[in-house]
Amino acid sequence: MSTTRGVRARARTEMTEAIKAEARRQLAEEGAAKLSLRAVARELGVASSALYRYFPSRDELLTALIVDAYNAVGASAEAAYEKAVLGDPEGRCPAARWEAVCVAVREWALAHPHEYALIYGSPVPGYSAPESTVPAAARVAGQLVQVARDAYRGPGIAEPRLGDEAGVEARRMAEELAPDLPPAVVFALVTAWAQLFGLIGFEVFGQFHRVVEDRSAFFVQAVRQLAHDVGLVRAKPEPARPRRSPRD
Amino acid sequence: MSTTRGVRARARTEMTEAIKAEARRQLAEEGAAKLSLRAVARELGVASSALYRYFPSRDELLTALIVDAYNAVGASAEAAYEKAVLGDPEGRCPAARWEAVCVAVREWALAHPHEYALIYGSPVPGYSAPESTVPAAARVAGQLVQVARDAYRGPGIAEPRLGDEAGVEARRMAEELAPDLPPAVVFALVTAWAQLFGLIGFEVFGQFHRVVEDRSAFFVQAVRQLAHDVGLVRAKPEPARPRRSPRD
DNA sequence: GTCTATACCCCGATAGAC
DNA sequence: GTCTATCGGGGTATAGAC
Repeated sequence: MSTTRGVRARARTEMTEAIKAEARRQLAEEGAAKLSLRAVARELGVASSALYRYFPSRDELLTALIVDAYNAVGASAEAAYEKAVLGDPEGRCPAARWEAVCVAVREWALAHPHEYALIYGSPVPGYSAPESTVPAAARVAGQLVQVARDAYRGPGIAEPRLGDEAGVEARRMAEELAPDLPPAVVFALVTAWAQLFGLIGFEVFGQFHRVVEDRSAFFVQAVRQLAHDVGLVRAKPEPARPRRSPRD
Repeated sequence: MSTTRGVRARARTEMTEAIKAEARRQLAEEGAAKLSLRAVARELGVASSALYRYFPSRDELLTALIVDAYNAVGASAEAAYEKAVLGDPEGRCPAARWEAVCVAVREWALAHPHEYALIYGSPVPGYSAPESTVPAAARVAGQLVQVARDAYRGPGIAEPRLGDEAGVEARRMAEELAPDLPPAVVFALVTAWAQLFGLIGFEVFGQFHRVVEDRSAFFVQAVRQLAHDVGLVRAKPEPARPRRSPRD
């Protein structure tokens, strides 16, 4: 009897996964706005009405795809972090962990552009993501916070400076998001988080066409600057900033 | 006779504008992927086949909307720049111009979220923007370059530092985009450009929901940091960066 | 330049048989 | 759990009359 239930449960899981896999395939061709249960059913060789046993509506299928995508990119970020933590000694500094997480997110996005568009692109008109997507959506940001937390617990972190109005918002954010970090760091983390997805989004969505050629080098340099802005890079002995003036 | 032609031309322009206006309205409700000539015709009270006298296909209408949107946000950026240049003496420094342009882009985006999604969000599946959209698309970036150019011609600009691999790409970019600026500045401008739209996109697309509350203060602080990264902010006499360590 | 009519497609969702 | 059939919509694009 438990065997029978197990078999049925497995069949149900397999069908559910097959539906999602075909839907993901169609995301690439038609986009989320046109995701269609009928088209999925046609490709799977079943009646469209059969799919309603697995997903009560088109929007529920969309929600499942969104949660899966957030979890996939979040898992990439977490795996990259773990690998960096366990890696060579020189790879363990906060900046190296930061870079590893950012690169993992970018690589996931480039490998899954349509799922990236689903979660970080334009909202799907007429669809509103339920609150149940929030935990999955928070995983990447959580990993960025973790890197900053490591650094703050380590030998020292350079706190970014803030204007006065921003300071109020920074304290509010810190209280809600990471009370164990200085408000200025939390604030800088949130800006860096948004900016990271600006870099990735422009690449995935084609805005760098004929602008940026060596996109990997570009990205790595940019996220190093972000790490610096967050305060993860300790000042090294370095030459003074060069200054240019037309009156040299 | 020229009067007759003028009247006809005006009628044609008015109908073209009416079609685009209704299409923009529908962009908000259904999104670009579902933009439909029939629905536009229905709302305008004409036969759908009549619209083919104005736009040979749905994609041509989409292209017109995209060009209009790029021009609108570009014009906002340019107007904000001009106003900053003509403004109070303290508003004329490079950082103030930079902030003015960024704020104008953000305000346009918040006022026109669906047109923003059309040009900076997920690509429309099955649609490929023709090269004719490029000049309009370049206007915002061009205005950011202009701010940097002003600064470079002025009393001095702090050149960002670059890694070696990034240096090669920076020189290539500078040659193509702004040969009159130092490669490191051009490189930083491109990263700041992408990051600016990361900040705006996250706000417009709802990623800041329950994360950022005072979004204006957040944005202004973030774009000031971007101005600094580009080298537009000259170092002022300021206290050394505070350092934190748990072993204080 | 606008119309009607048409060819040929698409969709979400449900009812009820098996 | 899957099917057929159905309701009630939706779409692009063209032909040919006026």
